[in-house]
Amino acid sequence: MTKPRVLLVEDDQALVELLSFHFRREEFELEATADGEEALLLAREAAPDVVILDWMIEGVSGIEVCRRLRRLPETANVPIIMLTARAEEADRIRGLETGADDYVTKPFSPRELIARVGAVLRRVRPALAGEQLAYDDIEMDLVSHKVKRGGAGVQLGPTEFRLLRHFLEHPGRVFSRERLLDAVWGQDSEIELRTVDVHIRRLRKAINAGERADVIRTVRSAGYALDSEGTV
Amino acid sequence: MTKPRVLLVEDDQALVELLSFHFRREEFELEATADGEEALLLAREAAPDVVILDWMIEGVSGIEVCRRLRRLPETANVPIIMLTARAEEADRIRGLETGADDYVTKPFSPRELIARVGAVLRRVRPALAGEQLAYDDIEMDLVSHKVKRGGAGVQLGPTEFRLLRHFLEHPGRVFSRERLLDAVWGQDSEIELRTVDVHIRRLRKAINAGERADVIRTVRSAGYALDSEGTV
DNA sequence: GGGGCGCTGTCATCAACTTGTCATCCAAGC
DNA sequence: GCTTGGATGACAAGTTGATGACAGCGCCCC
Repeated sequence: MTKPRVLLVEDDQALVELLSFHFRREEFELEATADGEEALLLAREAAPDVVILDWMIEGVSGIEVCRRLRRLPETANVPIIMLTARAEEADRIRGLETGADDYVTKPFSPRELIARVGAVLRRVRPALAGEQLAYDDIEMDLVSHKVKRGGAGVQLGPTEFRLLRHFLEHPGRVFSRERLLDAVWGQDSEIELRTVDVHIRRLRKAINAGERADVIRTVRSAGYALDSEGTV
Repeated sequence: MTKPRVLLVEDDQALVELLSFHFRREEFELEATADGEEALLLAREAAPDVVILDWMIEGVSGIEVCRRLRRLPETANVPIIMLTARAEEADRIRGLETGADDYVTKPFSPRELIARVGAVLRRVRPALAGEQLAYDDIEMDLVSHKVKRGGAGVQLGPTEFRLLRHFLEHPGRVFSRERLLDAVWGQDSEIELRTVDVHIRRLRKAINAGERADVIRTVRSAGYALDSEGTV
């Protein structure tokens, strides 16, 4: 399991160091910057799993960074946690409406912030925080590497496992073969697109074994998706 | 766009009524129960989009309900917002670690809670965040590549999908066949103008299936438009 | 070192579905 | 009624996905 990557945008150097220590201890990779513009750059390049954003930073305001992160396609889906000293409700709401996923009010303890990050990751990339993925009657345990369908064990090869895992992390979503190759095989794999078909077939065969409804939907000329309604 | 469904587990009747009023006004469907066991049942059957759970309820404790919701495959992915009177950090962390997605500390305003629910839904059902197009009773989800009319799924071929998408992106507007060819087939397609007619027909057939009103208006000697009054 | 054995990637083939075009029929406007 | 433009049904070609088979690897157990 890859370490979750966190981008911290904060100009209080003491706080950065404190958090840096705690996050590293909890097996996160943490990158930090005090500058809004740099934050935007880093967010695009480093593709963090979550951004922690101080509301009040030098240069561009936190809320502006938030808005711009949401506007860029590459970063539009990164969860954002706002750090704010203001406890007023209006601000909290404004933060959430701007597209922040959560906020934490200063003062806070590192432990609380880490729990928050964990909660956010559990939603967005469940594999990073939890050990358990589920969709419909499919369960995947990342620790024991076991998969069950309707309570019964399912035998999967490594590739099928990763493929299913990726689907479980983004249920319902359609992925093109290219995207699946990137996500499951790695960004620079030199593999035939059509090979994806074959693995989809193997995954289907394994997981739908015994008259079960197909959970993988083929979207013609678009790709595949995990979907309990299957091939309708 | 279907209304988001909220399950409220709360034993303070006055609060239930207050929230009920506000959520309904904001176009949510809200179901409420004061009982933990019943909550688990409802969560499995009604498949709500989000559960709001009071930490302190009669019978099973809120935290126990939370844990059990997470354990059941059918409900493992439902976001949970905890309501708690305790502001102490330890409790907040325990709530988040148990699997709650967020918590709100009493007292809170309905508006804040609704903003929270909105933030959570935006993460979990990206469909609600704007990856979705709608017009009249037609919904199109770009992420899952699904189209619904009046809640029921509609099966479309790739071209019909793109065609409908284009209409949904510019509802009411009339497009000549030339413009539709440019927009849907690509700028340099060498396709007969009349072919557009055929695809319009196919789209109509699929989306108006079963005695539904025609949503595509033919404008003689001009083109076609998406229009709920259809062919008037 | 030498079999099995399971996992992978690729292909050729088959099947299903899409799609562009036509000829024909129909409706609206004049 | 005639003309023009749109709707329809049929169809053949073209795409795209599903499948089964197969050879290459790497690994484990002899």
